[in-house]
Amino acid sequence: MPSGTVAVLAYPGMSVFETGIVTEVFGLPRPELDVAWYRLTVCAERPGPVPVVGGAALTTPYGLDELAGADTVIVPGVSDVRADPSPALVDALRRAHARGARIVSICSGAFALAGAGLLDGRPATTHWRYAATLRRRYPRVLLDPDVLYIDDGEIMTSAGSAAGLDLCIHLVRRDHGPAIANAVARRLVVAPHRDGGQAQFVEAPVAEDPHDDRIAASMAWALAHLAEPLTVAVLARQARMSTRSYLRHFARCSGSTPIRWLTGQRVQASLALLATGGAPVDEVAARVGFESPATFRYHFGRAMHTSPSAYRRAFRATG
DNA sequence: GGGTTTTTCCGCCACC
DNA sequence: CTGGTGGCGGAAAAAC
Repeated sequence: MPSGTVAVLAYPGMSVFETGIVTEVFGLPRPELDVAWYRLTVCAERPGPVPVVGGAALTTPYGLDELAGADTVIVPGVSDVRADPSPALVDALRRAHARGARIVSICSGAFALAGAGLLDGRPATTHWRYAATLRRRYPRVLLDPDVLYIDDGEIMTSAGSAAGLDLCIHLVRRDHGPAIANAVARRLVVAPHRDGGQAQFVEAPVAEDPHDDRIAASMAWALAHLAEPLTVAVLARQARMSTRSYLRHFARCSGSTPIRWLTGQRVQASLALLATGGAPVDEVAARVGFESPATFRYHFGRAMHTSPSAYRRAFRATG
């Protein structure tokens, strides 16, 4: 089975979390698995001590030549998404790609790949916070900010830091099959595969405008009465306004509309019930205020890019 | 899944 | 004149 060498890049000023994901999946010995495991090296543009978040330093003897020579090259989040990758890094990434290596990015690492021109005309993703910036700086990238990761063959990109873990396990699955990937996932105590996109992790716009406490109060009241049938007219009465004024105030202080916001809150509330409770999906729908299960499934699907039952399965899965 | 009915939401405007 | 209010009509969206 192919394993080969994995090289992960270390930047000055980075957080060790993403590098930690990579070392956890590819760097730890797996004597319990009967396969030849990967050989991991941490590389830096300048070998030696690399300062990291927290005042510590990570010291490596490996430089970009090692990176360019690996079978799989992993680029974690860059520290500044407005800066261009250095010419030396661009060169190393292009050399690795030209040699046929797999190039993988986590979070804002996609900016380094894009800066090297490796993502031109390709589907790719990054952390949702950086989607607009990436689109602006590299318009030729076919960006999809709604997925956890994208496998485009020899180039793969992943969303926010933890989605890098999903992608690393996906790499193991490609190299060694689902049984081995599930074993690694079980060791790490994570789901072997998560359905759905990163939309599920984008904070809901709960904006409370202190200048309009009537709206804020009505929102709080709505959350406390989520299971009941709520209409704009009812909400407006809570806020002691006409529906017309309520819509206007609501839009100004939340940037959304009452029903859009309410539906989002109901979906949010359903997540906990699906993940930890045992109630059937139809009952969850009713408990969070959807008058029909079909409506619940429709809105859940739009918000989460997966179905309620698949979401629940992903939480229960053990591999 | 498509069609019908109901509700939401927003521009317009007269009115404090 | 500025700034908020709220009824009306109809396109758009949601519910059924």
